[in-house]
Amino acid sequence: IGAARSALFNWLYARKVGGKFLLRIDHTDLQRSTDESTRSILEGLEWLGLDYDEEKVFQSDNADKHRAAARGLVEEGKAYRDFTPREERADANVKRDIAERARAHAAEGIDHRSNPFRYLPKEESDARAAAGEPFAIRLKVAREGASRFTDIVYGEQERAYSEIEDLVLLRSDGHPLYNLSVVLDDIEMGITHVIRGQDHLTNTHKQILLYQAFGADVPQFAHLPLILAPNKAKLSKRKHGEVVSLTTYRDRGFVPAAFRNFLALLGWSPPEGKELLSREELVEAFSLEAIGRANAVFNFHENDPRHWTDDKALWMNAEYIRTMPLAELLPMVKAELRAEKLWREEYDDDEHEWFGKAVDLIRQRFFTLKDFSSQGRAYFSEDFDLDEAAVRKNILKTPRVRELLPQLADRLESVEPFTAESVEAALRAVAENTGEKAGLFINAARTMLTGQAVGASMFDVFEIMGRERSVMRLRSQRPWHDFQ
RNA sequence: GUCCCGUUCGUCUAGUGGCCUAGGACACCGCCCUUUCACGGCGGCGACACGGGUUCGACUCCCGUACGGGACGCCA
Repeated sequence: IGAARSALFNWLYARKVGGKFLLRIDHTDLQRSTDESTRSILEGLEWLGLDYDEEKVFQSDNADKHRAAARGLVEEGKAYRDFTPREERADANVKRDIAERARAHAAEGIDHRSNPFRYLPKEESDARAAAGEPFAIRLKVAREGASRFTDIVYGEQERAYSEIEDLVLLRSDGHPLYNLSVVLDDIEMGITHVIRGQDHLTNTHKQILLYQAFGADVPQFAHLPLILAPNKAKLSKRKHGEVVSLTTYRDRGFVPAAFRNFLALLGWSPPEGKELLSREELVEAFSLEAIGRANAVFNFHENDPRHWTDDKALWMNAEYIRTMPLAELLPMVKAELRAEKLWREEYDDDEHEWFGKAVDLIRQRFFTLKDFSSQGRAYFSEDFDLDEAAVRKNILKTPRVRELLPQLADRLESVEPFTAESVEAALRAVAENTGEKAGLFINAARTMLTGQAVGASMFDVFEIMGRERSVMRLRSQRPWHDFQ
């Protein structure tokens, strides 16, 4: 979702200023590049409604050009060959290893810039390369001075060259590395604005060095505050799992507009203070200047079903589900019912009007699209569960209910027309005749018809369920068979 | 270890020296509505990390401290 938020801000900015939003898949490392990850990026963008301009670019397609550019830098004397044998690093604890190495070097007084190959005479370097000795290519970073740029979000940035190690451009196996490839591709694509996570802030200086080495204009940078996990650590798929993956939200019943709206509010706030914003309103209100600088915590509790993801995201999704135009919601409910094998073609045809009314009734208290197939199951199928607690409380607790419900069913057989109003009148009449409270009938009926203790107004439920299903379910013996 | 960034209610945030007895949203609690649960309405709880300056006046400016985060790779 961090990448999704970055994409969203890029898209918003491009649309706001009438620019172009370009998509490039930055996989230079073939081993880690899989169709799976690329597909999830593409699906995620489409789901969020972020359309990109021009054809998407795969960074790995440009590897040859990147290699040539790095070699050109060696020829120009701006980079050099490093014949130090490659040191393999385990990906898992690499961050810790780097810190340890830095600590050790500091303790021993080793300058991280003291690479002997930086000073190797050109002839000797050429000879060793010609002899087939493997080498990496490193950029020659100036010894004196500092790199500077103005970040649109974080302001003036300065970093002494002495802090920057001669970065590797090309691996000894000839593979071009990220910093080199990004800069070259950005130059080629004519990128004017780079909007990305703050984790790239300090490395930006390295990239600027490369723009300068290639004699290219440096783009504008806008770094975004990071989205943190509840424990304040950087979000990671490995550590935090599915809950931080965009596709999870699609698969767990989020409405794209709702999640997009929620994401937009992470690190940015609209000038008017209005938080519920459509795609168009978001574009209209967006500006890079209104982006904050403090990291945001994305609050989730995976083990708590009611708060499995950020409360505000959940609330916003519920808000969209109950207020969005019904015509836009219907296809989403259809997809959900279809996936759960609850969809019937009649809903698109003879029963289309009924389907719309049913969805409109139950959406009022749903949080995700999943609720339509779970809590709402009884509206679309006879194969629904009776909640045990509901049955015990609303039906079994009062033995007389077993005789009362058939009486209500008998009465409903002849109610004409079968509407919420007339059913209410009939139910209250039955309650009066039997000397019981209407609430007893209402709550028992809700459990019989929907399987649950909570839900929509019972009279509306009767009308939506219709006479036949209502009567049949009121006469069901399931509570006594299943729970006694 | 070095460098960089940040710090306003539990969370997302407004606030660019007086409009702030710090506003909104979510969450939570209460009341109303409702013989269910939500929605809605009303109300409540709840924050300027700390210490120094600067100023007639600091949430806002400066310095320091603390805490948190990020980066430092022949990863992206």
